[in-house]
Amino acid sequence: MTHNDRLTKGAKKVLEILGRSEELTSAQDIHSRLRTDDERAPGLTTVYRSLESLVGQGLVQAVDLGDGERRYEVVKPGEHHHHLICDKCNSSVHLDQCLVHDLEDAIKSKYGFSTRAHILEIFGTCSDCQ
Amino acid sequence: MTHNDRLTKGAKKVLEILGRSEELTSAQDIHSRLRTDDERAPGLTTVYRSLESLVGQGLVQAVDLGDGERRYEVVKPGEHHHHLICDKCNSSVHLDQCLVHDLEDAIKSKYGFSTRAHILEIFGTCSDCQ
DNA sequence: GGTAGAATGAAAACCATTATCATATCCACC
DNA sequence: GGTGGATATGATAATGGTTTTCATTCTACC
Repeated sequence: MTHNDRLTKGAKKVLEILGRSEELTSAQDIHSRLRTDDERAPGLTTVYRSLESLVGQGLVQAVDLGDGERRYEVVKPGEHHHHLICDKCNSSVHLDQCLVHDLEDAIKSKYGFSTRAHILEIFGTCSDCQ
Repeated sequence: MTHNDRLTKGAKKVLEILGRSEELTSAQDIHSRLRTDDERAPGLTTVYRSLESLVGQGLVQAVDLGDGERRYEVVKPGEHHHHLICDKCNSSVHLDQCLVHDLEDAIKSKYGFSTRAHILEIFGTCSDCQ
């Protein structure tokens, strides 16, 4: 019925953890949370493989903050969004709109460049931490 | 007279290599190019340290393409810019204007978030490779 | 049931980057 | 000039997230 049929057991558990997470979550975080709930939960290798599959299916997006540790979060299938990441409290606010999307036409006409993907993350201080 | 007075020998050589580079260049690339010219050139450790210093001084910017290998390029002191990176030929075109800068005020008023830094890189197909 | 292909796990390999620590070099000051 | 303390450098080892490897376990289908 749904795309879930395509998910392995491991991937379903990974998706479930991600679905409950408020914040961006690393593979290792996912793994240790799974193992906290159930010591027979998927191993780290499976977590990585599941994430790769979920990202490939457009159900999860990987976020690279440039600190050597990739984070993940659930997205609406095929969509993506960017973040305002607070240096002080590490919270991340979703931008409700992709700032790059609107510029794609302008980039195409100015540079003849067809965009396929992009990275955009903004760091600073959130309203609570001002 | 100039900021160059603050640069160590190693950093000067690194900066020279970067200055001659058309493309984004990794630390390891810089190192092997240095060693090609002169087998007594700075070691990899010094290259990394020099890059850290140059980035700190605003003379070089680090670019993270999310592939686990940081690249570097010379910038006008204190400035930065973003790229259109072609998936096919790996060329990178500089955007002549920072797309995020213009949005900082809007982000501040909408989210109360003060921006400090950001990552933005755009991937796709360049005009030559269309 | 039996079997091929997929999924999984433990452990090892990878690899860019950092830390360590000993040596070489610089430079201010006498 | 010399000299001593700070700075720079280099070889090597360590780090740590991610990938590979390969053997084992599941699962779907005939």
